Amino acid sequence: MRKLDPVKHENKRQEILTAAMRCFLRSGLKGASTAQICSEAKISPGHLYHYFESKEAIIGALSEAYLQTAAERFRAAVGGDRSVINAILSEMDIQAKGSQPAKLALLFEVFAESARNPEIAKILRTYDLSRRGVMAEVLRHGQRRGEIDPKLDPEAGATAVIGLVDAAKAMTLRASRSDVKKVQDTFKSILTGLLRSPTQKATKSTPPFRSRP
Amino acid sequence: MRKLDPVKHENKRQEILTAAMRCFLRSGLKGASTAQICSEAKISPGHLYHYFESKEAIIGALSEAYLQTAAERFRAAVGGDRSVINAILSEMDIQAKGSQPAKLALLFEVFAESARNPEIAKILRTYDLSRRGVMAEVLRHGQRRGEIDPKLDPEAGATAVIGLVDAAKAMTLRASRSDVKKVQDTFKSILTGLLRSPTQKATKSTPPFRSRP
Amino acid sequence: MRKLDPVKHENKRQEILTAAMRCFLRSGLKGASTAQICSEAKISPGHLYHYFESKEAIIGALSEAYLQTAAERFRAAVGGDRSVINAILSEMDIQAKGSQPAKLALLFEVFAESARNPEIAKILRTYDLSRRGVMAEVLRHGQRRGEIDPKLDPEAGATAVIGLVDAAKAMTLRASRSDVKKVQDTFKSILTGLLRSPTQKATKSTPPFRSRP
Amino acid sequence: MRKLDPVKHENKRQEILTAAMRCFLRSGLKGASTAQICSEAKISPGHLYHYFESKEAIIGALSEAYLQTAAERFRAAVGGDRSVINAILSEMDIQAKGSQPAKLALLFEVFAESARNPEIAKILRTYDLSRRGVMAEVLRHGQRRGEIDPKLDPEAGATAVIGLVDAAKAMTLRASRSDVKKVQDTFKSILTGLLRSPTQKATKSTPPFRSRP
DNA sequence: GATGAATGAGACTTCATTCAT
DNA sequence: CATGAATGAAGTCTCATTCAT
Repeated sequence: MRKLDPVKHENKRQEILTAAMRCFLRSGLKGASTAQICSEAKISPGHLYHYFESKEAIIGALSEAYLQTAAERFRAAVGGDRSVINAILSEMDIQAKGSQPAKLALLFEVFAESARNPEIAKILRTYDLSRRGVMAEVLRHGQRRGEIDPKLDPEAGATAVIGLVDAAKAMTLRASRSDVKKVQDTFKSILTGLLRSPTQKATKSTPPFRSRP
Repeated sequence: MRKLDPVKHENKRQEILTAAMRCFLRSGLKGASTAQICSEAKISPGHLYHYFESKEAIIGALSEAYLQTAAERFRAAVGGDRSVINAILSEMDIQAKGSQPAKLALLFEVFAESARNPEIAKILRTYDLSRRGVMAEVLRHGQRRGEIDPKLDPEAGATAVIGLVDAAKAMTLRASRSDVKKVQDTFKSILTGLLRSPTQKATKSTPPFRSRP
Repeated sequence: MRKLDPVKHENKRQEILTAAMRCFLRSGLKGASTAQICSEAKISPGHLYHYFESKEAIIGALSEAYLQTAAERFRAAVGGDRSVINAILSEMDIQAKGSQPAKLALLFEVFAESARNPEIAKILRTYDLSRRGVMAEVLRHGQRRGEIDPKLDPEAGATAVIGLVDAAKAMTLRASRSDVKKVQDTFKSILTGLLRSPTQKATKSTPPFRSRP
Repeated sequence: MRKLDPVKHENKRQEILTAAMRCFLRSGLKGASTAQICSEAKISPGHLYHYFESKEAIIGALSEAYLQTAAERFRAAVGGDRSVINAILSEMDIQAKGSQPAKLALLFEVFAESARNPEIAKILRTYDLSRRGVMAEVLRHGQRRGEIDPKLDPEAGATAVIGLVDAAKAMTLRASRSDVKKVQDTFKSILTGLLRSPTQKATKSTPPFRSRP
């Protein structure tokens, strides 16, 4: 007789979150209204507040879910038996290619929000730390397997790699469609150059964007 | 008969813009209200519309002014007789250090806005093209002076450099204060490695974030 | 689960409409503010928009309701067993006598609005067509009963009759109170003369506004 | 040295009035702003108040001018040597054909305004009285010349004629373009029948909108 | 659980008018 | 005479949230 079906409750919560995501993608963080979200989720405006304390709470939950998913995906990607560098490069590909402008815009808005909303700031910080931790771990793993330059400091390297991945992603918003590919190749080359162990560096592939001799 | 004011008008316009900037920094793009802006600029609510057609127009003007200033500063920085690479590195420094979180957050919001507001999108695109053009020109100049690897394709190189500068800047928002310096050094090293001409590469400085031997 | 309210909702809607009508009569179409309407209807300023999309929508609904009522009343009036001509004449009476200046002024404003607002224009056009259709039908009915001149073209006759009714109504706004009765008699005579079948025309009543012999 | 050039002042006043008329026709009475009018008249917003006390005063002046012009035109039209009935019919033609929807809408708005603005009400009343006076005079003139039924009461007849003329004019706003001609013929026939002297009535033209035998 | 009516502050913007220059 | 900066009230509408049912 107590709370009816915690499973159903959680399911509805998820439905609302995905509905909210659609709204946010369409209209932006402030642009999407709770009314919009409710109608997208097919619930009444009052009922929203059974599941979330406020609009902010929805944004928080959504951010957290998104970032967790991203982290898990990355962990899975580098978990396989594949070369570590290739895993990182393919991660960059996925990030850059899967980035519809609307999604990126939303991400930017969340970043901006984090500068004014401590709740969001905390979520982002947590995610960033975990992301860097995972990346450092991955780099260490690669060093043990001889794929990554053993002289590289894993912590600082992780920061650099993540920065590059993010830069590649951000580029897609502003660069013309025709430039995107070139830009991505550029960053992949930089990454490879940064990470590759010296023995591999001997057999250098043609470096990026050199003029043809 | 006298048209007294083209200069006074422009001054007031600028005052309003800086007042608006303060508001936007404090409360965000959508968070700042026209009422706030007017009271900050010490004008009546209606009077704002003598100077700007809409709140959007203010954002547009502000974006344009900011981007123009940035472009001019950069052009000045590389215009001197200094080594081109140093100029670029110092540009990165300025971008990263001058970036208060509030300012960065605002920039993010503007990027996000550009995904939904064609007016803003156009301004950003124009700026981005000019920025890349200037950077490519700078790289060519460096190649003529033997400072930059002559095999580097200036256009693609410019894109890469700008991406790195932006990444360094963006990093400052999320990395803990203590990490920021390390991150910047990382990116500076990458940049240097990317651009330096082979003769200079012979006398290699300590590579970035290598574990100490 | 319960959908309690389709009827309550409609009631509130009607309350708001009558409140709005009072405001419009008092202050005119543009003169009445949504705030005024809300306070007259004893609802909060925002709540209005649960029931109507916009102020325009209120005007539209009000116009439509008014015109529908008028049409139904007229249909009822001529539906009885009374002489058709008498029914039309009494319709003219009702129109002219029931016309408070404020109501007429409002009607004029709606007409004016229709020249600039396609939504209103459509409503008026629909009403006008239906009105003319009904009147033509009535005339045909009268012709079958031998009350109306069989040579009269029902469509064109309807147009003329409606024009006369409207003219009688409009007159009340400008003519001095003492003139109104005279004007109405005038138009009634014209109408009678226009419609009466030849057999009835033989027994002519005193013609309108002839100087006494 | 006193007031500079009263003639120039009057000229500018007229220019402003015609500019205001353009604005009112375009946007309506409340829809047109003083700013719009000033820019159309090419004067500064403040300067408007050298010529008119308020926006209302402009509307008043415009109404008065318009009505005066109309009255004069009509007096001129019936002043010639032409048959009185023809003069009235042609007046009806002119009124109906020259009525662009925008002009009619404006007229309606002025009527509506008169119900709430005593200033305007007074102007309209004055005009209406003069109009009726002129028309009655015309009818008497026609009676002296044997063109108009001598039994017709000139005052009441004038009211009826004006009502018909106005009705014909108003019709043009709502009737479909194809109907307008028919409607006008209808009213002209009614008018003719109403006014024509018995001797002329003997030679009856085919009455209006009779079905063909 | 679920509805949707209700709130009221506040958003952006317009406008007739005044006033210093 | 003429300008246009300035006012401030008011306009329509939106929105996150609450509450009775």
